[in-house]
Amino acid sequence: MQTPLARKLAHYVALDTAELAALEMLQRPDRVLGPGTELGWEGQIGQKAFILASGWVVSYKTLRDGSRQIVDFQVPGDFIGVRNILFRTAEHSFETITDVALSEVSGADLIAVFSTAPRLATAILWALSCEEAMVVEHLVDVGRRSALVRTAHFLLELGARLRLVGLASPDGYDCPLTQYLLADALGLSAIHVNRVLRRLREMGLLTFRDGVVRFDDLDALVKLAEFDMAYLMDAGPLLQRIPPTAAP
Amino acid sequence: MQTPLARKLAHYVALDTAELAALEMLQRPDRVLGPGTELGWEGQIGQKAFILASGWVVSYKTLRDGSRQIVDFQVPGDFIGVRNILFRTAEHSFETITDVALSEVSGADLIAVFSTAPRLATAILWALSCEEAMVVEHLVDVGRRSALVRTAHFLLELGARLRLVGLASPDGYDCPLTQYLLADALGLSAIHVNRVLRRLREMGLLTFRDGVVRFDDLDALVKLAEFDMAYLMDAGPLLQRIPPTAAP
DNA sequence: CGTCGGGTTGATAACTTTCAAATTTCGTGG
DNA sequence: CCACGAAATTTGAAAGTTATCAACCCGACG
Repeated sequence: MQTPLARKLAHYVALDTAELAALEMLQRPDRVLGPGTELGWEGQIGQKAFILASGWVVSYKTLRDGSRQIVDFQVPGDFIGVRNILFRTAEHSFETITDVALSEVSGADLIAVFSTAPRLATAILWALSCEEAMVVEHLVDVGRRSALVRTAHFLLELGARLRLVGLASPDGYDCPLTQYLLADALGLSAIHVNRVLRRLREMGLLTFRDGVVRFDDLDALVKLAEFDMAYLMDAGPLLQRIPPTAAP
Repeated sequence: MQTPLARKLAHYVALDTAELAALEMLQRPDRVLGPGTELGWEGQIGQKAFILASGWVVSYKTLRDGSRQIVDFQVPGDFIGVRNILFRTAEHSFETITDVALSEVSGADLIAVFSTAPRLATAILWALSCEEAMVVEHLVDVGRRSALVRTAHFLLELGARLRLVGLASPDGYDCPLTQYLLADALGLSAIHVNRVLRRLREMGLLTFRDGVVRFDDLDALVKLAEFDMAYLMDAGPLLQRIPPTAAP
């Protein structure tokens, strides 16, 4: 039985037994949390990093007026707060959405992986890099796409991420997000999200109900959203370009 | 005479002579380009990275319908495309806005710095990390702030970045951006940007004219934009937390 | 001159939010 | 099993924000 992270990395590089073992070591879930738990907050120093084994987490920034912008959702196989253990940047806050299981990862753990399994380390960096590329795509979503296209694009992207870890099919996926969460991610009001979802449903494109996203017409949806998952699915050629010596 | 990058890094850590020399080596401007030059484009592999010595560069993504979202502006002292030499992520495009001078940096150069001047390397990583944190702040801007606050916040942020490299004062700075560029960065129409700028001017907060941003009432502006430059100015305590051995 | 890129303004249309309220869902305790 | 309350969803109407369209102005430049 593969873990989500192993499954994701397998898309980028074929790991050998030793690497798989090292990976296994990193992600023994050692913590289980209920929904609505804070994992850290802006400005905190020396936080821990985590690998999410199951469940969903949201990372966001809160504004003074109480509104918030969701930067990203983390799904199984994603890292949480890796940046925080390396640098003190004003990071966002993290909060669990569902029940989650995660494993804590220290800086020492990461460094150990870098020295013992450089190929694995590179694959991890690549996955991290993808997660950051998604923030850019998210910015494009919010800045330049209509509410309808934006919502479609976002839900497609989530689907693509979940497929990487085996939690979605071309037909759809389980999605524990409320319309409020979706609204804060998309920069819309929850009420408008509701209308947009209704429109997508009436257009026969997708149905989001009872915690399930179902793609009713995937092709039309991809076309509407001009969705291109290349930046997620590309086989990372990095391993040919960064020899192991680059990460001693 | 300090280079912009040296000036910026000096905010984070006091570099010794050897480190300064290594830094100097990295940024011999070896290329001068006129405005409107493309530096790379989405999906390209194995691109070069650059350090910007003078002038402004824009990084953006283009949508099918021709509209675009500007992800960030690069100002002197910033890196361009570092991610690209390490990973093949679907990156954005880069284009010069003004005349620019830049130095090409290869992966080998970077790796060399990491082995010979780890403290410098860490400072560089920290600066890079800040640049990425700014994308997140940008997302918050576009997603959850009104056009007025968003514009004010963005121009303040640019000012803060420029002050780090000695190109701005508390009074204002030279800014070669057109209202169209600003619009594509802020997710607004150029026409609306014009109106917003007029309003900011009429409110006595800031004047953006003839390529100059002047802060007419910095305190009020900071308050309006709920601007917090902590994530830019914080003395990075990272050097105490990441011993040189972490970057061999 | 005449054109072109940038800036400015007004009028109108479109999109999105806000406010208010009804409806449904769901966990919990009676 | 049902009742209850909190949370989530849904809908309508009105208000507000921003985009679009259509001009016009201005300075740089050939």
